[in-house]
Amino acid sequence: MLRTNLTFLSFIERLCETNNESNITLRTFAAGFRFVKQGEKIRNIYIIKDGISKCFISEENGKDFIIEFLGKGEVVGELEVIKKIDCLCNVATISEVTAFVIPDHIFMALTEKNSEFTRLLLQELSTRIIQTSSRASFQQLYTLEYGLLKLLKLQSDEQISISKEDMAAYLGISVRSFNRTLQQIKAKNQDQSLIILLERLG
Amino acid sequence: MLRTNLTFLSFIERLCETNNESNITLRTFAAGFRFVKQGEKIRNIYIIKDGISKCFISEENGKDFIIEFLGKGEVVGELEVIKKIDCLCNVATISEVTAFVIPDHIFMALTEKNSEFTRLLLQELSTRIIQTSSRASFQQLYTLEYGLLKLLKLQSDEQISISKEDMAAYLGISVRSFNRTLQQIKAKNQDQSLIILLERLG
DNA sequence: GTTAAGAAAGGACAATTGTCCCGATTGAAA
DNA sequence: TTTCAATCGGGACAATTGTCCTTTCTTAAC
Repeated sequence: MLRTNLTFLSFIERLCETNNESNITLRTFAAGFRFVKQGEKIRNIYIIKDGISKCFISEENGKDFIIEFLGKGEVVGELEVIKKIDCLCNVATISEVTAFVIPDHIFMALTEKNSEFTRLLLQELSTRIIQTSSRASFQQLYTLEYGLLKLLKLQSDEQISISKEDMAAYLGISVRSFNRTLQQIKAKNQDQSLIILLERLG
Repeated sequence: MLRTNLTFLSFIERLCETNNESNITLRTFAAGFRFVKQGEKIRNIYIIKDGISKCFISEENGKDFIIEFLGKGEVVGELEVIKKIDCLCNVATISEVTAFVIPDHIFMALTEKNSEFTRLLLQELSTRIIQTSSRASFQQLYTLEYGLLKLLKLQSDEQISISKEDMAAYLGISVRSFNRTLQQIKAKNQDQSLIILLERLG
């Protein structure tokens, strides 16, 4: 649920070191800041160095769907640059986030000239397709209770804490359903590792 | 709903012509044949030259989810080769399908040495992420009736006809729900272009 | 034409989920 | 400490969806 790509991150860090006068910069955003806005143009891509963000689509009916939580090494905006389109998603920070900022033309040049970069990018895009497809299938075909249980376990494993609203948006359900299902899980849960997390969620 | 990539197809066709002794071959599969099996190893990638296939995940609870319908120019198996993993999905033909078959090592060599190929592949993978994410969001956040209506319109526009079972699997619902929702749409429909299709579906 | 078997459609009921709203809780200001 | 407002949780009901099973339709054999 929290996607990361440490290989990609260290590649970018090396690139910055060797390439001092490059146009790659670092920026820090406060928690809760929406640094990419759906529907707008984008001129930079971002690679998260630290912190957690959420990438989400706001539908016309007012509901939000969280595509993924993004951690270290995850890229934002590259699809839009590759396809030359406006932003598909919003991206907002959950914690404070520091990110490398790469102008679109530099990014495109990298995809054309740096074969290691391209290789890593193909890996990243492939992983994303795999995860997105698998999740879509899982969320459509299993019960909410099973899906939420899986989500809680992932959170527990990864030692992160996501708000209820965000978990509901990730599962594509209302907060009401989320709370209801949480009670069911609490009533049944035998898993020691989840008790702390369930306690925190009330 | 029927993804195609004519640019990619013509690139491969040109590649075959110029590169006669290459290891790229053509194969034809009868309708209904499952040519990629979830969980198995894969040694070739396929590029559809003609016909329609479906790419679907079979979940452990016995349900299937159709990731996408694949038409001309769509690639199958490249994620598995890039990530060196077993097949995530099944791929089965719906009509008779003719496909280019490219051995994994040839495919990988192309991604490393042919920058035009890599560029097209990045485009293809990006498109897929965009479509998969948008659809996941849409299907989670809108009503079934709205989703099915959209699906029917797409089918009508693209002049293709998909079985009820496949449409239900694409929407991630039971055939019972599909039928029920179809009746609701029929009762309300004002759209001339859908009448023929709705008639065919009974 | 009749019959039987299998497939498809739909009725009935149960389970799930969303919406609306009220009561409880929290936190800040007085 | 009290009070008020804002947020959060959950009850009640409606709508949606799945499961199970019966009915209807199709088709092939006689």
